[in-house]
Amino acid sequence: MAIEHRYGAILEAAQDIFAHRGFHQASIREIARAADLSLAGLYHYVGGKDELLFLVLDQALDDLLAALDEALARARTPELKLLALVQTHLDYGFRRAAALKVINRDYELLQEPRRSEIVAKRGEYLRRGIAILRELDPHARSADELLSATILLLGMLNGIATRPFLRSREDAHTLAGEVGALFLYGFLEHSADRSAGAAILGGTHDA
Amino acid sequence: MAIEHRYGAILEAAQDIFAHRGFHQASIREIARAADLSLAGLYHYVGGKDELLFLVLDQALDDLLAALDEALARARTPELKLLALVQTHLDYGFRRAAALKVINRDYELLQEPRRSEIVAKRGEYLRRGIAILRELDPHARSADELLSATILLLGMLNGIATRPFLRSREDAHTLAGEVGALFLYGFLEHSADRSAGAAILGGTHDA
DNA sequence: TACGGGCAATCGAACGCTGGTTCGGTGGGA
DNA sequence: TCCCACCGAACCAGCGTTCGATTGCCCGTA
Repeated sequence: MAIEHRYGAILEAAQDIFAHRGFHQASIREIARAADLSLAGLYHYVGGKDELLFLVLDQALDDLLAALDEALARARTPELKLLALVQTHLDYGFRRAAALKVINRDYELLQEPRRSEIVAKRGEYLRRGIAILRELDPHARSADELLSATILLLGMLNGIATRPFLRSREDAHTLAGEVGALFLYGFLEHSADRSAGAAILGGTHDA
Repeated sequence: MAIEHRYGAILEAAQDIFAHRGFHQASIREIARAADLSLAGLYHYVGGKDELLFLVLDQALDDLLAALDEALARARTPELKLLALVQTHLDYGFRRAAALKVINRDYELLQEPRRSEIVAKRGEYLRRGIAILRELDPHARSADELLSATILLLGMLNGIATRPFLRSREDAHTLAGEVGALFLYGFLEHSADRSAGAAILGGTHDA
């Protein structure tokens, strides 16, 4: 119990300081101080800085995936699944802004083989998104197109979730509805009549 | 001429190394080596690491803004302006992936007052996006809503531009059409009948 | 119950290294 | 002669990491 409390405090401190300072500017000394431990005391619990980053990322991604799966289990239509993804992501971005920041910015800095492990976990999340869009897609799109659409969606979500834009959970909830609707319309319409896009945006090639 | 050549080489080297390693892991020694200069020689041209990052960011943002303004000047309808933004951004992301990475990830690490100056320049870019969406908006939306829609759009663009997804300029060009259409439909439809979003996504609150 | 050995938790202090930065030069063109 | 571009070498601070202790609690044994 006590040691798990310590462990949790360490991970929490590391997450915050990684998020605020960035991985390389964050110092182990500062993390130890924030976790109420001496420098050497911290090393009793974790093997090093790289492992610390891994632990933070691993737990953060597990939490995100768990939240998504829970929300997905309650959603019965493809549309509701999309909304569940959007809501979960935005809610997570509000509740755990620091974790999301580390997930999106610092995961690249891990050393192998830990890096691959985290990349795989991120891939799992992406795959959830692709599956939702595939279900939703009125005209069967290619895997490549579904992938890029998913990346678009996640880019949108990270864009707002990263900024200090979500002032309350209610904010996140309403915004999720708007984001979901915007993407949904674009995705469905674009699919239903792809040439219409070219029509509106006709004079593409400069005169 | 010779000194400007040196200066350009330094900025180019710094940009690449910042992009690949991240600001804090990039060493001045490595940048000097890449620019064919000794460590002390580099300091003859720039005042320090922070200033180097500032110079890279400042030039990269100037280039991006200039490219956008040029494309905007050729676009006559609001729809074409949107497409111009999308195309410019994606094209820039392909041509200057390193610069875009630094812009999106490392600008926060600048010290004041340089940070504020770069933030202002980024704000200028954002403002261009807001202006385009306002022109495009069939029903007048609030400033807040236009801002968040713009952030959504830019998030999408950075999402794809950051990944190794753009394999050629043609790729970027076609993808721009699809992204533009997707966003445009979502934005217009969502605006035209906002309650329809709630209709499709009706059973939001868990049963 | 008293004792003692061992182990987990924790620490102060140091080590080696790398980073950004500075200093005192040197050579060559005007 | 002077100045500008440029360099080698050093300085110092901060980093991640390790080492050798010290403490206090648990547990088997007498």
